[in-house]
Amino acid sequence: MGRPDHTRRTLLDAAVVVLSKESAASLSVVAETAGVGRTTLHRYFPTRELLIRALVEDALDRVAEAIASAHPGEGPVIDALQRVTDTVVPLGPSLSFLHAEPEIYNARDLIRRWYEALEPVSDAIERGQADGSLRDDLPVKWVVDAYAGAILAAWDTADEGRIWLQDAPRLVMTTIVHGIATLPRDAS
Amino acid sequence: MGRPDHTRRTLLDAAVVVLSKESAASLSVVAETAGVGRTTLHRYFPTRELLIRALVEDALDRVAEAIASAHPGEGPVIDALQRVTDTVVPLGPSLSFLHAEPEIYNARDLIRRWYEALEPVSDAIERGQADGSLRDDLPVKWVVDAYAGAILAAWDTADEGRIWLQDAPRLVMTTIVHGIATLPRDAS
DNA sequence: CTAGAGTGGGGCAGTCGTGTTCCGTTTTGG
DNA sequence: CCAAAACGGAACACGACTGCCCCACTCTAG
Repeated sequence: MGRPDHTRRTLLDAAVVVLSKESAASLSVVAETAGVGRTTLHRYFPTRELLIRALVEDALDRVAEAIASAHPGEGPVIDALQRVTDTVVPLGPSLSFLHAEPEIYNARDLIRRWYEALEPVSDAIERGQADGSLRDDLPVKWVVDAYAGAILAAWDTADEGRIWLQDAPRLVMTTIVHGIATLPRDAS
Repeated sequence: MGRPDHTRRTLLDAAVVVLSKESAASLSVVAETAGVGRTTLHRYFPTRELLIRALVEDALDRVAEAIASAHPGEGPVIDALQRVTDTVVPLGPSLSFLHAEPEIYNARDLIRRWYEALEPVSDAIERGQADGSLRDDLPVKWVVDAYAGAILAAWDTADEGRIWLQDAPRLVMTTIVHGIATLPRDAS
């Protein structure tokens, strides 16, 4: 088992599982869940804070990479969003801790990185508003957050068994793009 | 200052403020923020868990009452949702901890009460799908969660200063009802 | 096969939060 | 004005978690 990166990955994965459902869980539990000694955990992540940071950064990297691989800057905006949704949603409910983990809010740089990761999405939405495919009476920042919120909601809802994760991409896109009403109507 | 309910309210309010930005904050901090001795805090909430419970139940009560006061069962569904949004959103970002607080997920009854509070909204959506004002190709459970997620997103976004809370109701309704696209389009 | 990296367990000191008790002080309400 | 309620400060024991250290064990690469 002398595989450094393998052990590191195992630890991060275990940490996600444990901390997402009990953010105050002890490091002993994390190590135990990873099937690793607490000593080893400390070897990779000297302090709890460093573990959390590594965890969040890893998650952010995954999201950023997924978004990038969907090429949100190419083609019709709505198609682009569809691709982003299809690649990001399967990353799974385990990432919902990104939103819940309290330590994050105390680290400005992590919030910044979160929005940096969403930057390509923001650009796409801006492009959509410019070319007329998206309504331009909504602030871009709001649209980005609402979109991210919809994916988050999908993760949580799927996590509680109220929908199937495989249906989530369609539900998210239909809801966020067209809304829940049947016909255009004044909602002022 | 010998006003039991006043002190209790002060403590709950302080707890919301403190715990929403640092869910692991010590009770000393909560008491201090409330301008109250830690002894007094323990007099009202013997254990930390009881404080959290009281906190969540109080928040749930507020939401449930706000929803009820909007009479979601009356009139056109979309108008009803508009009223619910207008009354719930102003409750403020402080309630977003309802979603983040990890202790909640370990208490099944609190999750149940959360969905009980949303029951009237669920009924309204079901009614809307039946009378043709809402599209019926989305599961009611998903629509409820997506709607709640939009409000949550609005709270968070407003909390970070990306939008004004006063604009939130309109943004939420426009987005969730009509979507972000300009024209109906196939998003399969 | 051997050297060395990787691992695991045990233990230990230090810190922090909690829950409780006791008692003096302040405020309220009759 | 006085009794009762409420409050606050201090101190205490207890437990949990953390970070660290040492040493023996085990795989693996060369």
